[in-house]
Amino acid sequence: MTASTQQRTRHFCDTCAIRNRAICADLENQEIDLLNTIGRRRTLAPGEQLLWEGDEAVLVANVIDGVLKLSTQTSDGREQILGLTYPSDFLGRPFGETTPYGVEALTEAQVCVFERRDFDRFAREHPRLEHRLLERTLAELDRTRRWMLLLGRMNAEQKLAAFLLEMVDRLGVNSATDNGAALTLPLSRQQIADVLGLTIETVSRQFTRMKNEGLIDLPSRREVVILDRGALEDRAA
Amino acid sequence: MTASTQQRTRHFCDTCAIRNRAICADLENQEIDLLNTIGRRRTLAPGEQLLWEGDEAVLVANVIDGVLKLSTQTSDGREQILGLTYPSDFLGRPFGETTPYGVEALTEAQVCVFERRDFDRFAREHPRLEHRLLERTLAELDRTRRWMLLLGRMNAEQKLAAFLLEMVDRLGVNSATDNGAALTLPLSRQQIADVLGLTIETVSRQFTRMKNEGLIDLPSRREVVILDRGALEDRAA
DNA sequence: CGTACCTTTGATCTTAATCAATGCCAGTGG
DNA sequence: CCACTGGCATTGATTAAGATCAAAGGTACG
Repeated sequence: MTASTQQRTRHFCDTCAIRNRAICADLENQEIDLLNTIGRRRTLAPGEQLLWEGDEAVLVANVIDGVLKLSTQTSDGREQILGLTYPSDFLGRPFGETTPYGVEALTEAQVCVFERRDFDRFAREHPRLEHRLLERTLAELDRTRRWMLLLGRMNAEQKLAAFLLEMVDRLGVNSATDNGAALTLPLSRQQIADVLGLTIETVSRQFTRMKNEGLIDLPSRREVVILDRGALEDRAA
Repeated sequence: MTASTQQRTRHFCDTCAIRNRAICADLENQEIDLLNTIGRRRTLAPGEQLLWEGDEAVLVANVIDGVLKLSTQTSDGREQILGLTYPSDFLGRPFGETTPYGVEALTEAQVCVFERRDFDRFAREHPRLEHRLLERTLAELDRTRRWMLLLGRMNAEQKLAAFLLEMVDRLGVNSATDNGAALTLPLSRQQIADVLGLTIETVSRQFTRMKNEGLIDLPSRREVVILDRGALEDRAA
């Protein structure tokens, strides 16, 4: 909304926090200018939905700031979160007819959105961009497959430990990879359960157990302090 | 091995069964000739391994014939199958340092292999190929995410029903999408368990139950006849 | 034939789901 | 300022699904 006035500003991307990490990183200034003309910024409030599962795939986007979830539902309405996206990640289904999952902002988020058709055309004309997108998609596929191991073969404790470690890494918490790192979870207990394929009660019990065992501290519902990363890594097996 | 003599045959790809479906489909004859010089065919026996998890990523391949499994292991040695590949699928990790999963032939299989570095270079110089690879990778990511829902939220019956339906579709069984379709499973009970995140006993019990309920018939260990596809679809929910 | 492996079947146990309260805040309005 | 409300989260009791342990059947192959 605030972005609409800037839509054609020449140096729109110059101030972009993810300019050098997103799929647009390798583009020449001239190409960036062109990309500017088809993209626009959009701010999302927590809980706001960007894409709906099964809809025609009209939009794709780069995540500039915030965390969003990709999710799908079972026929009886339970949810499975398929992935989380963080700044510099790419979102949506280029070269596809329908959106394969819903996308919802978990925190306040800023995205750089494109009409899918515009983006598809631009990508086909700019192999450097398409290459970056390919690299990203391959990496995402690897990550997703590793997550399958978690869902298929790990117990509740291993799942939660792995989740917390992934959170620490992805949210880039300070505390120099060491103990004492404090993170603010962008997810509710229910959403964590939906990521891990568990119920909310099981997640809650595991949190309490880890706290009692001194692995973590829970100053508030949304905050976690990592007290013993090594032990957590052992639990994640 | 038998292929080595043909390595530089000009029309190597012309007789390729997947020439029009694999990532090489859009290439010009001239480009195909070039691709020929860096690729070679290889035949794999059932159980033979092509890539090892964690190894340096040296090879990528197109599947020409047969079924292969991609798998990873937990620290305590249990296996999780991450996916199955069928003719025209692409295999391996281009643009990556290490192979993220093991690859093993389930049936006798024929693949068209490339040194990863050769392939990477060729791909970067041929955007059409890279585009096909991107489309394939995006589709594979969608499929993998759908599988996550299965692993995270479905019970044993739903998992096996979905597995059988996927098998019918992917193996392209005759019987015109209808009942009576007979398929030969390329997987043992244990391997099916490893795909679905179950134990062999649970898989066996579900097979027996479906047979008793008249959904399927089991003429032999590796054969399944779909007697009531509709009911199976209901179970897969 | 006999052996070895895979599969099936049965009995029991464990884990996480389900069912059911209760507790804890944050925000609202009296 | 405090009591009320409603939405999460925690905790407890019970149940159910699938894992595990154990044994016996089949089938394939030498």
